[in-house]
Amino acid sequence: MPPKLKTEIERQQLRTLIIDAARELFVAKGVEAVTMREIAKRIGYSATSIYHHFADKEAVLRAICDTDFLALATSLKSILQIQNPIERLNALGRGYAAFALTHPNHYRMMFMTERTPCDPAESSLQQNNAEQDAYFQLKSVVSDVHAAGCFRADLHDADLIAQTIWAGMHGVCALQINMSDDKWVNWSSISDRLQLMQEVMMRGLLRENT
Amino acid sequence: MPPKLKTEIERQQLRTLIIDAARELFVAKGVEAVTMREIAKRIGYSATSIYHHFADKEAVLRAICDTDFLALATSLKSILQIQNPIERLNALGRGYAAFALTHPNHYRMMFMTERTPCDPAESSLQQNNAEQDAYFQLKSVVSDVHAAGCFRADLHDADLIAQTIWAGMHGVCALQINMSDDKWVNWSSISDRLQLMQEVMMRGLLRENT
DNA sequence: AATTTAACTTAACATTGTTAAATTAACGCC
DNA sequence: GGCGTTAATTTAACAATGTTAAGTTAAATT
Repeated sequence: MPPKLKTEIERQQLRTLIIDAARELFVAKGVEAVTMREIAKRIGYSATSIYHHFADKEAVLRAICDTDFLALATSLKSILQIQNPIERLNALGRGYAAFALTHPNHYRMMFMTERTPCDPAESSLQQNNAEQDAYFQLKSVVSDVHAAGCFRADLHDADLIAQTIWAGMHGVCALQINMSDDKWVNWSSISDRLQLMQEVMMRGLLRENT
Repeated sequence: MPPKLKTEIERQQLRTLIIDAARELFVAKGVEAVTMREIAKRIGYSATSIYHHFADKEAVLRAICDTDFLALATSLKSILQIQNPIERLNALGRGYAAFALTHPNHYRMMFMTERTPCDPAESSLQQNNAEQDAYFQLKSVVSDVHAAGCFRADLHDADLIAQTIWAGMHGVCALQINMSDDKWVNWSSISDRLQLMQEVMMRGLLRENT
């Protein structure tokens, strides 16, 4: 029996220990391999002890998602340095797709799997923090492009624009992750599909002369 | 014990009986409710008997997908009557989204869930049949628009164009189905998002003066 | 030192997909 | 019509899994 942890700090350390173990399992062998018993084995506790730190398995998976959301925002952070807002927007799209396609399992868990919705109040991440909130990163760049007067005249809602761009990139990535093995469709190369989606988005959203 | 079925016709009937029972369960209570035992109970057989007609549970789910793919194509069939190719393309997009959002569980299973890819050779559906193959429906309309000379000059690959349009609509629908409960994002209305995606797509793909 | 509190474990339950062995019905053959 | 073969079906069981209940043990408090 491992020593009992009482202070809040120690409890928090055990929480992250559990998350890390679960995440390792997930990265190595996929979601179906992350079982309560296997997590417990890795940290040297019994399976039921996890229930003292997380409500259920779903809560553990949600915690993994949180760290992945942070990883996504972190991977995009440097792009925000780009000066030209339109270039910045394009680079953000490419960076997003790169994350999705290099971590397909994570992306699937984050955006393609039924999951109890993450309430900002309970998340470990700070909403509207440019270092942690990838949606805020996108919306900021969209706002900058809007402020530079580059969007079509009838487009004003930054959320709507951001969500449409997100949907476009998500659509390409999600079909790639879930359907690219499907022989029914004669798939074009993923790079062509990403490229065309970005062109179409920009051409569809920006004014004529930009 | 039910009577034993020997002829090929009877075996096929039992197959569809199993699929129908599984589908009913799925429609009524979601995927997690469709268990081998529950399916069997509904058709009055034992659970293990299903394994004589399907390799495993995954095969049953794939069969449900097949009937759903057919349902999708059938629901879009009448749209193909529209004369103007661009109108036809837009209507197809709206029809696709309507299917996705009125049958979110089905859509999730068809396009958002890890599933052994459906091989055209083993499917009950006919590929390139305008009554059964929704991707062919889309690609046909795209080809018609191309033949009418409406696309941008540099766009020639009907598969690439079709997959991009699909990805755009899929992105909006998939985020709606999976993420619309998420409080992190200040979601615009789904109708606005669909509308803007279609406008962006058309504006991004079509020549200037169309 | 005694008591309380909570962390942790063991045992067990219920559900599920799946397989092995046993059973039973249908068919062909004499 | 009886009999053996074949295959459809069932019963029994296994193994894995999430989860709960009850018991145990260590730490904190008084």
